[in-house]
Amino acid sequence: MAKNEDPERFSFTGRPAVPPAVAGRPTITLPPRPSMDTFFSAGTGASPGPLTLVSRFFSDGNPDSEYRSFTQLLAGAIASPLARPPSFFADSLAENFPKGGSDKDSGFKQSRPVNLVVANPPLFMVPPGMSPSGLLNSPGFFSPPSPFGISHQQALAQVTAQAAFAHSHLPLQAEYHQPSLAPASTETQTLNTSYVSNGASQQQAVSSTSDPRSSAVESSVASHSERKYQAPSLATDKPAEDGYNWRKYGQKQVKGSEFPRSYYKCTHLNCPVKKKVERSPDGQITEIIYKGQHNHEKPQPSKRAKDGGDSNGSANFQVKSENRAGSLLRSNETAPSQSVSERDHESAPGALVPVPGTSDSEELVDGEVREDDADADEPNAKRRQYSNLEFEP
DNA sequence: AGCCTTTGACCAGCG
DNA sequence: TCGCTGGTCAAAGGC
Ligand SMILES: [Zn+2]
Repeated sequence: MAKNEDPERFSFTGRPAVPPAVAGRPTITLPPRPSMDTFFSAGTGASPGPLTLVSRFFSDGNPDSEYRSFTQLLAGAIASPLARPPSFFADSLAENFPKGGSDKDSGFKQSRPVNLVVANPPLFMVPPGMSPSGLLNSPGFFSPPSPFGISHQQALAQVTAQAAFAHSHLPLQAEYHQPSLAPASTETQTLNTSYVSNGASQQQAVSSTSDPRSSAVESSVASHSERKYQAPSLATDKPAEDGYNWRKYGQKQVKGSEFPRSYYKCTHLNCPVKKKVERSPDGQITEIIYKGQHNHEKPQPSKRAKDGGDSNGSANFQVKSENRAGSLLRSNETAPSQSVSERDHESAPGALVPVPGTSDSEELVDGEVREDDADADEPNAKRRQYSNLEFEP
């Protein structure tokens, strides 16, 4: 409700005057690879964002060298929340939950650079012995007992879901950014961790410096599964389907990445979930960011068989979730993960928190997953559904 | 008939 | 204070 009241908007609302002729382009036409320029130039002051880079690499089609490098890098940098005192987090979370300062934007921005910058002072270190799979599998990671676990859970779930729905075999990297803020319901937990590893590497966690509210944790798991990428089965604008219904409400090109970013909203009545999807010109999804959790279950897999054909789709994209406070949880997973067996693969990125494990997810590819949690749980929502879906304070 | 996509503009946050 | 960027709105059009 914050922005509904714009008198101006109303008046000019009608963008009737805009002739399509001028706008000739149906979609944003981005050069196939201007990225270099952008990438380099952006260096000043603002950082383009590591993620972007990654995406770019993917899209370039040369995942091999660059991608790998990047991945490794990512893998190298991870954050583990566990190290931090749980109480601290919880407190911060609870208290800050309602806060309104910089949340989304900052969170996003910050997270990006952080990831990239491996050099950042790692707040947490993860023991070398841990492996990504183990982490994921670890009860702490997903388990209910830990408050934070939920977030992780979500993240994982998301990743899984993504992978599943995407059915892609491409190399994915999953990133989870988990900030300290958690939804009211979940809170209190300890963080558990994050880590990453590419097989053998471990990771360290990076937390935001001293901001209690912005402590972000990120875990990334790199994987090495690079199979073949196939042409994008989804030629349309629609992002991969995760089983939920989405409505696109905007598209923009962000500075860091060259691909246009599309904004989608869950069409469910009160569902606050949104997602941002970046797709390369080819139609491949390079990045997906989920925000919030679904208040409902998946509509209904009427056509569950969809996987039959598109299972080959490529999924080399990154899925991420963002937390309301701007915290991000990122994790990179790879693999086949059978490990995630406990969570239902159905839960997509913003799925309901309490999800009983159903079975394992199909196969995870590595992808970056980010979760943006925005409002999380509001008991009653006043959100309408169409125009005012906003759930901002 | 309804829903979704497209698309330019507005808006808020941040530097 | 201004400018930049990302995010969102809502009319129009398409399916
Ligand atoms: Zn939903």
